[in-house]
Amino acid sequence: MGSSPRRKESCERKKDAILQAARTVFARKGFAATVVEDIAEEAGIGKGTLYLYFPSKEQVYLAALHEDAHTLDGESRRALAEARSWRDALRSYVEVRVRYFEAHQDFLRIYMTEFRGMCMQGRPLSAELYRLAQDGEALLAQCFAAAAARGEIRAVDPELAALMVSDVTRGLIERRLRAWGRPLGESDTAFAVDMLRRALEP
Amino acid sequence: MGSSPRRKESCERKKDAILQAARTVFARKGFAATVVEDIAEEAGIGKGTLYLYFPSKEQVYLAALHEDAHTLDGESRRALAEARSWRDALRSYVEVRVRYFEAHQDFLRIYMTEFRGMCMQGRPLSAELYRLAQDGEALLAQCFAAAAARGEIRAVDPELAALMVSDVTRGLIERRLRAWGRPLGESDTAFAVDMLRRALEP
DNA sequence: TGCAAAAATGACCGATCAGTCAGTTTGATT
DNA sequence: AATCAAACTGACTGATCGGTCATTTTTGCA
Repeated sequence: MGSSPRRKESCERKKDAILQAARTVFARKGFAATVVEDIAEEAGIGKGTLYLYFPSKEQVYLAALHEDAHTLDGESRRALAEARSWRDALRSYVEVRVRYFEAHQDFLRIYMTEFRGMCMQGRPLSAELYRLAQDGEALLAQCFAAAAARGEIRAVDPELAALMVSDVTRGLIERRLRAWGRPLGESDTAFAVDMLRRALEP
Repeated sequence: MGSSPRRKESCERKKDAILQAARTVFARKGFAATVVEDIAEEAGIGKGTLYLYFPSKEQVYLAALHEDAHTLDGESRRALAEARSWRDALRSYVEVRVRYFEAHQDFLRIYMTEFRGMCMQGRPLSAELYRLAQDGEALLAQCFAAAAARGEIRAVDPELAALMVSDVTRGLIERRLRAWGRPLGESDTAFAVDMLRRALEP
């Protein structure tokens, strides 16, 4: 599709436009209920054109997911690397994720709704996505292990602690997204971080 | 479909058989990928017969979900009512849910995979299911509020605390189901309960 | 046993949709 | 202006599947 460098760039731009449209539509209707023509329309192109840039509906879906997952992973890593203490790390990790998902609700809706569902069905769907998820947790676990070695937190199993942080974070995010129940500002995040800190302190 | 009491009972038995088949198939393939004929075959009947007992694929799905959700709700209530202290309540709540889902993995797969996804899409899907979920959390919140009033736990927002317990429990359940990562026995449940206790203690 | 009503069935219908491809438009080059 | 290839398009196809209904089988009763 693109041979000269000029062509190549315009091709990439179009791919991005398609992905952005896909995020919007998938987020609104879910994978199964989304019709490829809707994505094309949202992107302002014909259905046939979409198939020039992606080989299938599923590949569009995965490409959108991958891009965002990588960005989130990068931001999480940066946050953890900059943290000066385990408390900082914990707070940053939770806040970065909550903020990212707030700013990319489309992605979140897809990620939470379909990706987790597909995992649950046993189908791995994408080894890379799976690895990214694991890596995020492993990073946090390492951080806890180090803090435990320094005696700053109790000698808990760092992996289990990281998983628990993940679970709590996911809850925060999902609740924000649904906007069910009473509206929650920052207070719920602060509460959750505080609870986790207390649970980990010596 | 059933007029005499004799008829009525056989009708209920058949409905149950269909629901059990539906659970198996929905759990294996998800809602969208499940074909009504698969459910009928699993139940050992023809497709037309299924439509004599349920008006649509979606109603079969919801009926299966409702039945299990009610049972789980009942067991949760009983566990909380029997608890003699907030620690007991916390442990029981988590354990009852983990055990129930372990014993009803089919239900769990449906519940976790599709129901949550559908909620996330904004579609309420079933007001009753939604209410049951809320009720479970409210019950736990009440329990925490009482304990806080008695000074047994810190003066936390009981609703937020209950939500956090929910999130952690869900994580335990999902991990058990996926059987990804290292195999976890009872240790993760015990760990989670212990962490939550520490976070709540004065 | 005979018979009518109830229950069960699966071929069939209409709608949907992912993916294709023959034809059209665009724009770069001579 | 003429040419041509790359980009684009949307009508079309084949397959799928939820739900129906004319027909067959079973049941309960006289």
